[in-house]
Amino acid sequence: MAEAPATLNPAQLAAVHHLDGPCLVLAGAGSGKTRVIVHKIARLLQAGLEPRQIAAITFTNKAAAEMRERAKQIVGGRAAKDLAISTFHSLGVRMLKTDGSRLGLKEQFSIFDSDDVLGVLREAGGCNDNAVARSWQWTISLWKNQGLDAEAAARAAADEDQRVAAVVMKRYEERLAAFQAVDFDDLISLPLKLLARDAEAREKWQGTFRHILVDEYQDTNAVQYELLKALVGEHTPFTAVGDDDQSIYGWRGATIENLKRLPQDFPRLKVIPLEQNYRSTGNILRAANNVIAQNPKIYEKKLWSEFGDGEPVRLLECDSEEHEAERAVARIQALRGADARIAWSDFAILYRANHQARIIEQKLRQAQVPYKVSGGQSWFDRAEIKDLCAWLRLLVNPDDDPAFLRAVTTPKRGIGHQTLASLGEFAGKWKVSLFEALFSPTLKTALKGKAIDSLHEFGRYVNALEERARHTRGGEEARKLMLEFLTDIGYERHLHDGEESEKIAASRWSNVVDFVGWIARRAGGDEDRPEQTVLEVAQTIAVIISLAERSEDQDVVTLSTLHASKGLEWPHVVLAGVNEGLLPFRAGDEEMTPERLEEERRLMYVGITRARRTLVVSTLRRRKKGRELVAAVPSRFITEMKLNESTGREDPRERLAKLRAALAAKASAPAPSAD
DNA sequence: TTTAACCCGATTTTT
DNA sequence: TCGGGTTAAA
Repeated sequence: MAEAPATLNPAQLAAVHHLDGPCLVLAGAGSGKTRVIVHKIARLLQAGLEPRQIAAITFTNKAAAEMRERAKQIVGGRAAKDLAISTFHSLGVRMLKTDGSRLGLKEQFSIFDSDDVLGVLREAGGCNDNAVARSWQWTISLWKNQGLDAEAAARAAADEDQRVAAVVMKRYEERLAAFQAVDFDDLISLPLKLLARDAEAREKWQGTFRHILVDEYQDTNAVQYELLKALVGEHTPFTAVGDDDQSIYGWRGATIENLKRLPQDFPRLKVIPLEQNYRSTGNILRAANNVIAQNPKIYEKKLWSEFGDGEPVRLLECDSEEHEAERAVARIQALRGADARIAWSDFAILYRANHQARIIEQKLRQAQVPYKVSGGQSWFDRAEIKDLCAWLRLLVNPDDDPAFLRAVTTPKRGIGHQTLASLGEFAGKWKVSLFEALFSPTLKTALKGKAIDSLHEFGRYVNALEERARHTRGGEEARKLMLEFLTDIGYERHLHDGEESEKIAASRWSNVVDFVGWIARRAGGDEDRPEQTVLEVAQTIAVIISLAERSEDQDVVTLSTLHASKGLEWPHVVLAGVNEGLLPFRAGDEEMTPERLEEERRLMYVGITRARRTLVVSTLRRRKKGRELVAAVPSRFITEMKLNESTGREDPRERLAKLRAALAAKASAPAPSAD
């Protein structure tokens, strides 16, 4: 975190003290917005609000956890614990848990992750091609983010592909309802539906919060904005904190329309720009401002800082991706070699697309530089963890068919896909879940006795386990139950049977053990959370899944996409592959709309403003195409930074050429050195 | 006809 | 790295 001054600056103070009406804080990069949010929470408590009456909404679990941590430092643990700090999605879960029944959702519903959704879509659309199913998933999600249901989508469908997607969407929605399941988009749209339709619920929820703060407001989509409006109603004051210049998620439904509409929807809106930056040097901010000045503005805003100019922003022109990676690594080593106080973790290399990381990783490994790639595969995506999650989900909601299918076949227990297909057919005919079908007395019309016996045994075991999970509370108890369960189903043996290598099996098992420890810790509670039963932990699993991630405090270089870098900062940053086609990105023959270009420019702006002290912008003169190198065009954003106005561009080759020329000149006749 | 090896190309990501 | 698509061999 940048060195924050002891007091708030005037703009920050204004934002903190505007308590009574709607407020939009335009928080430029590095302008201390989290501080503002946290201080405002403290101010609201001081004004007499209860912690539970203050909601702070973020986009990621990580941001929510950080905010709670920061709040704790200022308002103390007791108050911080009761604050309603959560993501949009977990707030949605909370609303659906308490009032979902008013929409016909039973209390123990399942939340489908994107793999589950993909599976349902393949089935609903009768298509085994993952690419097709994924494009449906994508289209449907965007529709849902715009607040369209299947019928509205059918009307909005613009081409044949979209018409098909709309048909699939209808079938998909039917299946979700049958499974008593919701997807991530539903976690926003269903609570909105609840508030829109049900006056009693609306009144209750509008009375729940007396101030709502929304972080990263520029990332909200249409439905999230509607939910916010429904929650604040006519009277609840709120604070939206965001930066139109850092809106980089338009492609997944975020819309800066929400920023434009805010003053219209709330005429009393107080707009407060935070322009003082506490992160970067003057040279870095100047480059950032120059780039973003090319975009049309909704609100005027220009960052400045009290730090000096600092090092000039450097431009590196490289001969190939390989060369670029080598030079980035060399720069890191050189800086670190020159100053022992500089840590590996002071560096980040940022790029547009994940695959760019590959070659950089290779060079870092060669140079023995420790690194981490942000946004790598999550621990929770591993097959063994998903297996166990499927079991837990099944305990929470036996009607969760995807979870049922995974659990019933993991480990293998003599129930093959013949049996499951017949069971599925039977369940479909009677419109019940697989689990329900399994206990039906008429099942014997569809299946052989032996298969039924196996199914019954499985079903009874699940029921017994559910009973125990419901009553097992606390860390140690939870651990015991989980390990016993794993022995019961023979999971460790299953891992060893399935793997070709003992080593892999052992590492999978150790993941499983970690997972059990993780469950136990959550069941055990701590000063922030009460003890929970295993079943309660299980229900929240889909939502909290990204919390347990990496330990932050390793001394390693960070590799990250520009998107994943938003909100983070490093003393020394390298932007790699700043070329036309990549940044701004252009896919083949698609034309670049002004809106697209503007979002790419904001991405560049985000990249530049991650740097505190030094920034290197690296571009390729050639890049690999097939077997040969073809010419590459440096990004237009490089020109837009206007580096040469205040600083010289720095190309070692050119410098070398100049040096040679100077030496040659010196040798013949003494000349004034041009440095 | 089926399978395995290999090569190529790649938006961006959270819940 | 990862997955899809192509090609070569059985």
